[in-house]
Amino acid sequence: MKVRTRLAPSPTGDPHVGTAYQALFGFVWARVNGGDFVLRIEDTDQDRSTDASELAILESLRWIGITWDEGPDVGGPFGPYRQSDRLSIYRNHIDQLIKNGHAYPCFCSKERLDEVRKKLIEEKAPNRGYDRRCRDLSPREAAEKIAAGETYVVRMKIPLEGECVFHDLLRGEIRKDWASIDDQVIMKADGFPTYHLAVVVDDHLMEITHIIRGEEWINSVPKHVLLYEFFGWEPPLYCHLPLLRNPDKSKLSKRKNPTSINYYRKAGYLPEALLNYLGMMGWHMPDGSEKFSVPEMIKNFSLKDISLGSPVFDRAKLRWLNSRYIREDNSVAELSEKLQEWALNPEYISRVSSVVASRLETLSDWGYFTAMFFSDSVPVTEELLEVKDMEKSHVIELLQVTLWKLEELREWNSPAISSVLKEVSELFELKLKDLTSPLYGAICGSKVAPPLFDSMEVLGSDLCRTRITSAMGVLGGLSGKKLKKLEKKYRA
RNA sequence: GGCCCCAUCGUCCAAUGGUAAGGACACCGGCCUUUCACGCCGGCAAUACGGGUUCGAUCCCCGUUGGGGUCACCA
Repeated sequence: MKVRTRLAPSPTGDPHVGTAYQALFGFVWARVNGGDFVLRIEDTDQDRSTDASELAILESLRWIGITWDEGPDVGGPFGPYRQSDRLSIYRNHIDQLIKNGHAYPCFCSKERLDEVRKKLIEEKAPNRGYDRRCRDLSPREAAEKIAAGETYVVRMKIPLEGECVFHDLLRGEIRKDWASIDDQVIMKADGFPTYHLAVVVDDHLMEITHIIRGEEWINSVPKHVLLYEFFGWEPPLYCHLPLLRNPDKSKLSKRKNPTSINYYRKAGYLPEALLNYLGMMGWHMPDGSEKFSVPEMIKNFSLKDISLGSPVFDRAKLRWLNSRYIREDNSVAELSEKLQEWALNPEYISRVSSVVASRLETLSDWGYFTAMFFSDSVPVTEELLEVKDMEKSHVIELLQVTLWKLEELREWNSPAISSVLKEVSELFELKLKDLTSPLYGAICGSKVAPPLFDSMEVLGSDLCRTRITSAMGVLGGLSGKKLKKLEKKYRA
């Protein structure tokens, strides 16, 4: 059987380095076996999925050098490759499960479910999920409710006892009691399938042989193998990769580490270096060499050689590796070409110029005024972040709320940024100036700078957000507790 | 909290049932050099703990501890 692997990102945010990590290993494994690598968009969450995010993910994967044999943009024999274009397929499979008694409609309201959950947590019940109230509704009762127009979801019937045994290529046998799993929703009230149903149906229909993805999915494997069983299908091989981590060992997150592929691009990393770096997370060349290309990786790679300790994403080492690529693989001419691709091109120079033009007394002033547009970080000090009559801790909160509001922005441009900052300053009952002042420090590393909103637009969201995050770090950061409190207060 | 996964220098990655536990990043010295960087030389630094199995365990088993993940009409 032909080896087929897939990457199944959900278009709900910035392209994540963890996605690239899984893509690399999936891609390489397909190539090792002369197989195919498939890209499938998992956009079953109508509220959070956006076209912009899908586009950004495809674009950043292309930038880093991952290619796919089949996908929403290139098509292929197993399409469509976007789950929202496959709804009728899921619907048919869900109907089949209901007909065979493996799934049932559930009419419980969200409010009831919340209550049930709350009660179960209070009781310290081992299973905190759904109490299966609708599981034993007679088909006729259910049909009547549906005919009456009641909204419902569809849940799968998890066995009430026994255990699920499955295999992971890296970890061997894994067991989990069925009693610890509740009746998972497989179709939402909006008629869309949930991830669990869609992933199983698609992986089967697309003839995926190896599921290579993050460790965070291990606990949902039982639901998936049960669905395979319900359908009478052979499950694929599971390979759960270790999770990339922050320096404090928690799962890699944007709050503690830049996670957007686009950040690394804008910060001046070379795609081959980033990809190489991801390749050495959990894997190594037989001779121990640390600098290697994807083709070299393909020549030597086996899934079985992956080590399981979750690696910390170490920016210092990535930087070092990147520096080797710059000086070992590039002539001055090539380097100069890359610099032009990166930022020294007419488009970017002209955008930057538009922001500083009125400030130039000589053309040579340009270099002085624009350094912040060609840097990763800027030199930030506590003094630069000071706001008159405001405590340091309050400034951090101000920056954090600003960051959240900026993250929600769909369009990154000066007017939008401006209105966000106005909104935040009103929220805190401050003059706009009291908010822009620390932001000048955070974004520009100086009190003397071109106009903030325009500068932020030109600089781009990835760099801006990272700079705000690191400015909060300069002020000492926010404890988890305070963060939660703040989140409750200001985050919609 | 229940369940699941994991455990070698601060970090990444090696090693064998018998090693002085090796390399890389970071850090600290030194050399090179008009400076810095690169390069070179050297240094610091790890088998979490407790039981077994064994002539011998970092390696195999069990427990403890620690870390992480997961418990949604999110993926």
